[in-house]
Amino acid sequence: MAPLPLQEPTFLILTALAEQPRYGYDVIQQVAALSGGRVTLRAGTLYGALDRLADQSWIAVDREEAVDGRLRRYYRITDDGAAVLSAELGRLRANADAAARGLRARAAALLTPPPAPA
Amino acid sequence: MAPLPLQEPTFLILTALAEQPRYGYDVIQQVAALSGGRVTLRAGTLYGALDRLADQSWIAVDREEAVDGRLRRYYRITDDGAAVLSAELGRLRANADAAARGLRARAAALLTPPPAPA
DNA sequence: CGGCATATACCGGCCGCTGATATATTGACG
DNA sequence: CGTCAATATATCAGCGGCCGGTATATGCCG
Repeated sequence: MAPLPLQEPTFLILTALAEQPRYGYDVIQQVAALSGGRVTLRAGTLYGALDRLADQSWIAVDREEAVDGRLRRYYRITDDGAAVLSAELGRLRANADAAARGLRARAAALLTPPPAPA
Repeated sequence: MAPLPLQEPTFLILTALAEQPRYGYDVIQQVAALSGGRVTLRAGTLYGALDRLADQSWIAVDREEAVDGRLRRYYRITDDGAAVLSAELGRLRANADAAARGLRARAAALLTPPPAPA
């Protein structure tokens, strides 16, 4: 049941739901907030992802509320979902560290070595 | 020129090339090393990505060597590529931090609050 | 001399994301 | 009181990157 690694939209949806149960439209706004406005979830992405994540039992419907005649379907993250998110978190940090090392090596190589730089 | 965010294979290819110029087959092995053996690049993924990255001028052909009758085509990362990788590094760290906050909030919520947990 | 590692290359298919469109209700503004 | 934006969920065609498989060629080892 493992299409890891997660892509960014899915990752941020899980992150938004980790903090607390939320309904779809709220997830969109929370993801925008989490990402400093960089990521604006499309409706198609969101509801497709919610269905998929629910099928995988990484999230589950928490409850449904009707507010002012509008339905709000709340989802919560499951233990499985939290475990996946935690694993993904480790993967992101490992990749970030690897890239940082690579870029540092490049910076060093540009300063010191060969014929031209001076 | 911006299909950001990068997916993991592309990200790790750029990372491998940031450290030093490498040829395709060497990239596969370096990516395996960088990821602790977790990521095994497929030939189709690698050469497709190299072509795509070269088209975007994020990498460039460095030189070609024939060793024992086998061609080795070396690629190096460009300044543009390094800038993209650096930006991606920041994105990964930001997302990792966001997920860590979310998971921490969940852990706290599971310990303290409502009816059942005790 | 058969098999494995090296080295590059191509292609069908899958799957998640994009962008668009649809529907329904409520609140704000003129 | 009419109109538009925001709220809230839903569906779908298309795209693009990755996977898995296959192909080709050479060198090394047993």
